Amino acid sequence: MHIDVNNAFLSWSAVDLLNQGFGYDIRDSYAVIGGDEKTRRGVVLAKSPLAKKMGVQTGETLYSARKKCPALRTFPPNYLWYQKMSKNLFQLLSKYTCDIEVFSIDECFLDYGKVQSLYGDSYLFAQKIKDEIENTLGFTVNIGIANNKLCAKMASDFSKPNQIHTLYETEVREKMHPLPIGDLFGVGKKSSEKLKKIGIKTIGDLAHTTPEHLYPYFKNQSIKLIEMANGIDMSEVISTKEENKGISNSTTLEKDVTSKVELYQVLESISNNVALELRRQNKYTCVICVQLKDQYFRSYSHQKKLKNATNLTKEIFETSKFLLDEMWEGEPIRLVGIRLDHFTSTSLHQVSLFETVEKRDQDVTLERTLDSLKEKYGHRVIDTASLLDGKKVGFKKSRH
DNA sequence: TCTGGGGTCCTAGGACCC
DNA sequence: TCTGGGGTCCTAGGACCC
Repeated sequence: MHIDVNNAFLSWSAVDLLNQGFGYDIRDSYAVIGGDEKTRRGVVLAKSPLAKKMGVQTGETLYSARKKCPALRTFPPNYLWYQKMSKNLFQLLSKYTCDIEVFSIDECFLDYGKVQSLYGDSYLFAQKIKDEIENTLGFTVNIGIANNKLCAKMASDFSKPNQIHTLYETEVREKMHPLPIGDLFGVGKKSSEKLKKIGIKTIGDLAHTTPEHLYPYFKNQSIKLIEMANGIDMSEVISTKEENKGISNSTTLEKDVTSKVELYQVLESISNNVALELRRQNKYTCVICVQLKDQYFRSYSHQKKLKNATNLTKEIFETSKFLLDEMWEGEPIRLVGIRLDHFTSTSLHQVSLFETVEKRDQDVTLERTLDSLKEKYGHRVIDTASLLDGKKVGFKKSRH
């Protein structure tokens, strides 16, 4: 089964607002959850069914959404609340089985095969948990039932909200093959354009084509694509949540920046964020990647593999300054980000010729002390003096 | 007041090695 | 009697997802 919250951010904000005595349910109005336009984050994060009916799409600018739907009201996101609702949902489901794979903040897969003998017919079970979620948590979900994850995921998307759909092997031809090619999970804008060009317009068209036909355009992905179109997927429901492969933090600046001093300040603040999260996970990183977006939305990045894994803000900051210097040519910058990759659980530090063991130990102790101060008194309690001028960036999430 | 942020996976080219 | 082949690692970028 694939369980998917309907219009998650909007539904969850609706629950939050109703709890606070807000006058009406925003799910039944022309409403979206949207970022702050003043800080250039003005995009649609979630939309109500009525807003959708007016053509409003997730990811588009609020400016454009209002043009389509003048009655639109926008509400700010409340990520802490969303995390709480997400946790509540997964806890409710965990009562029935531990075979749950959390796929995103508002989606999961549940391996019903292993507990079917306990709870009986899958459709009736889906109805039961769907109602329980609505009655106890106050929002609706869609549930897809199938013999594999791909088909369950496709099924939960069929018609919304508050629906249960099945997509067994015998139903793939009838329920999935007529859909436009872009509806297939994993086929985005670029791939569906390429496929349409070679005459493949529906999922059924893809299901009945040959690997040879696709190969010039999709190379080694060809067979996988055809399998997916035929509803074939052998992947397992993995409940033992794997560790993160990477940590990233990026921020869109309030104004395009051309000053190196300012970019350094932003980098330092972001280094703080990612390093703090890295240490929280007891990890060390081997790869640091700095990502920029210029005024024309051109994105580019440079990365560096470290000789020694690290979790020190100072070292991450130093490397990210090096990477910025390497790629930045003075163009106005809209977004700055850092991504950490390739983690290890030990640092195995090889002290360089110009650094003493004592000096590095001091750095480690210093950062550990800063962490515990922040843990105890909050993130704003202490920072490097160079950040006092600059505005605090990023860091919205708190996983504590 | 125009265009978010956090992820995963894949590819292709160059360096380097045997 | 011009210039292999296979492999790994590193880097940059792209596609796609929520």
